[in-house]
Amino acid sequence: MPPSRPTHKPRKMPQQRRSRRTRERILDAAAQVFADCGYASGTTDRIAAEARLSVGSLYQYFPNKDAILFVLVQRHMDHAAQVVRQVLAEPRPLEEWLPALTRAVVRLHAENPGLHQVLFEQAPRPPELVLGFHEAEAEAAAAVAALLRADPALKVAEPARTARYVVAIIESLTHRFISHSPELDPEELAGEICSIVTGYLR
Amino acid sequence: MPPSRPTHKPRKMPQQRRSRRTRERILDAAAQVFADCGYASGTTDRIAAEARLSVGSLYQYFPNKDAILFVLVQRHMDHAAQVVRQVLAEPRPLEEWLPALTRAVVRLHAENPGLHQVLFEQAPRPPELVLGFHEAEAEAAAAVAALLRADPALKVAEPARTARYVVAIIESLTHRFISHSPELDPEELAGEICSIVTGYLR
DNA sequence: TTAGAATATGAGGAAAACCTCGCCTTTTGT
DNA sequence: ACAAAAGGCGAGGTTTTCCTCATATTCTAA
Repeated sequence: MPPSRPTHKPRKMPQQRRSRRTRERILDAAAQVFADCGYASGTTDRIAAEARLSVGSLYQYFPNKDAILFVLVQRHMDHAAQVVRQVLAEPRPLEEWLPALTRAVVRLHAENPGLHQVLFEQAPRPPELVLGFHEAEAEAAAAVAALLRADPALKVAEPARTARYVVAIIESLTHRFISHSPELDPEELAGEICSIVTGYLR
Repeated sequence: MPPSRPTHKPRKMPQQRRSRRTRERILDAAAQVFADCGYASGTTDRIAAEARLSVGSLYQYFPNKDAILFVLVQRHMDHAAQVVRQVLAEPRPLEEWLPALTRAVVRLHAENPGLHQVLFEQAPRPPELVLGFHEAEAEAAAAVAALLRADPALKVAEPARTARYVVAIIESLTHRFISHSPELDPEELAGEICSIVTGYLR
């Protein structure tokens, strides 16, 4: 009587090698399609076509369209967090870590501007992701604050607060120029951001 | 024989006072609905309901959904351009025009953060609007460049380039904090942006 | 080799959004 | 007061997108 809820397959993790690749193909295709068409027009049919798959297969691995995007965002954030963590790991003077950090962030975004715009502007932002984003940012800010405190050449009154702004400057200027002025040379952008932050810290 | 193309009414400008108000009601309702639901979920039906109108009436004044948003964006840009123009009109020392400019921009955005996010992130951006946006920005940058040149206390090597970054800093930091950290006090934000720019210009 | 599990297929159902069109109501000008 | 123009209405046609499910193919392991 209660046929319970088949609703939809629980979308197991793939078990054979074939399907692990299929999952990757879907994610790659989605990244491509979202970058080209934006989120709203990046339909699941289009993604499946780009991945040379049928829609049905796509839904074996993702319960819905948002889930695909969710994984893409998570991936990017994990990657970025890892890169930033590495750059800020050990104590170094400002002249070293600031350019390194800025260049890393700019490069991270310059790789695929179209996708980034979709990922962080057009996409629906479930609270879970917003949380993750804030955490990642807080972690970066904490690392920067530590570097500010460790550098005897700097006399920053409120390292925690200042660090938050440093992170915000790098992140938001990068985002803005990559999105709105893709013709700009990434290296020049990174250089200019460095002077801005340096000026701010003196 | 040729019923030609009624396609749809040419959407004349309203002629009676009643309909001028109707048009306004639609725009106000759209602003509200877009701010609440985002662009994709801000359906024309919802907008009409919010405006206490039927969808049919809505389509008397706007040929489609995008057109409504287009007008909202134009309005905001016109308003912003006017405010900025006024702030930067006559030559003043940095300590005067920079806080004035920053506060004006921050306030402009703090008024209705939700709507702004939709207007400038989620919405489709027809090239026409992007053009307008770049022009407005170029105008602001030119005005700032003039002020940088006029101030004898400043020795900016490349006023034109620097001015573009000044505008970018103000715009993008404002955007970022208003969108991602609505709890932040707008005045504090304005103050911090001023120190950043000031540091950059020394 | 072969049974059964895993994976892939794609036509089409369901839901949602856009927009139209014929008709009714209000306003205007004479 | 009345005809004509302007404005308003809203059920429903059309299109688009998401997602399912019955069936087919491929793989694994005994």
